[in-house]
Amino acid sequence: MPYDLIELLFFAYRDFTGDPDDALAEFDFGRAHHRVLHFVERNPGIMVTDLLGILRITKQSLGRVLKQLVDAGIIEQREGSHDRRQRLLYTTERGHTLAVDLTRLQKKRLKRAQIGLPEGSDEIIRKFLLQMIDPEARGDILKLVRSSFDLRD
Amino acid sequence: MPYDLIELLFFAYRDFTGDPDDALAEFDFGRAHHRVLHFVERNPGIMVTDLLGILRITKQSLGRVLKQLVDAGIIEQREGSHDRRQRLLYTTERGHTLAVDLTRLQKKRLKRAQIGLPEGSDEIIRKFLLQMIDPEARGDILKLVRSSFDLRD
DNA sequence: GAATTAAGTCAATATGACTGACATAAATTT
DNA sequence: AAATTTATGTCAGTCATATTGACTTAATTC
Repeated sequence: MPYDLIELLFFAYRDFTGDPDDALAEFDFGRAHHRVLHFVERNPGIMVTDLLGILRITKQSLGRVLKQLVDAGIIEQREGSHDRRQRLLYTTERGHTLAVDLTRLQKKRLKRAQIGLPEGSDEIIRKFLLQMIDPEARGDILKLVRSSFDLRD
Repeated sequence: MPYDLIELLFFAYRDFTGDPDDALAEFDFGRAHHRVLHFVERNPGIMVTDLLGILRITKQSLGRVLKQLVDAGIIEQREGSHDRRQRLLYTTERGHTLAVDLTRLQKKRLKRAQIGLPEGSDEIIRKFLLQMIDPEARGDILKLVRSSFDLRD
C-alpha cells in the first residue's frame, strides 16, 4: 500500500515550494508571482493566452499578479511583431536574475535529494513524474520541458 | 541542469492533488479539508496541537475547516481519557469511507505512474522524496509514515 | 495557589483564486 | 467591406485559505 508515498509527496512538495516562497516574501511576492516569473523566464516571448493555459488560471487572476511584476520591473511586455494584438512577455534583466536565484534554490534541493541514489535514478524519477501527469496533458508539457530533456536523450 | 524536474514536479503535483480536489468539490469541501481528513484518518486520536504541527497552519485556520468537517459528520472529537483538555480527533465511519475513497484515487495515479519502471524504482522514488524534505523535519515525518514503510524494510 | 497547556473564539487582513460582464484593437473570415 | 473571431485588459463582486493579535475557558502541572 503506497500510503506513505502520498505523504512523502505532500511534505516534499511543501518544502520544495518553501524555498522560493521564503525568498519572495521579502519582495512581498508570493507563489503566484513565482509561477509566472518561472514560466516567462523559461518561455521568453510567451503569449498571455498560452501562459494562462499553462497555469490553468483565469485572465483576471493573472492580471493582478502580472501587473505587479511589470510595475516592479521584473517582467516586460512587448507588442508582437507579426500580430500587434499580442503583449509578449519577457523577463527584464532584473527579472532574469531573480528567476535564476529562485531556480538555484530549487536545483540545490533537487541535487541534495539525489545524493546516494544509484545510477539511472534521474531517469526513473523523471519518468515517474511524467506519468503522474494526466495523459492528455503530457504532450504539451513535454514540449515545454523538451529543451533540457533533449540534452540527455 | 535539472530545469525540467522543477516543472515536472509542478505539473505532477497539480494533477495529483486534482483528483481529490475534484471529488471533494461535490461536497463543497476543498484541499484544506482533504489534508485534515487524511491526517486524522492516518493518525486516529491525534491531538489538535499535533495536527497543527503537521499541517503547519494556525489554530484559527484549522478552526473553520475542522468545524465544517465535524458538522458534516466526517470527523469526531472525543475528550482525552488521561487529559480531559484534549479533543482527540477521529474519523467517523462516513469520514473513514470518504478518506478511503480519496486515497484510492491517489493510489491509482501513483500506481499508473510506476508502470514500466524497473525493479527497485519504488525505493528510489521514496528515498528521493524523503531527501527533498528539510533534514530537520525528516525524523518526525518518518515516524508518521513508518507503519507502511516498515512493511517493505 | 500560580503557571502552563490544550483548545477555542473574535476581529481584522492578505493572497490567490473564481464568475460574469464588458471594452478595445487587431486579425481573419465571409 | 463588413462581420466575426481572437488577444488582451478591466470592473465588480465573491470565495477559500491562510495570516496576526488578543482573549477565554478548562484542565493539568509545578
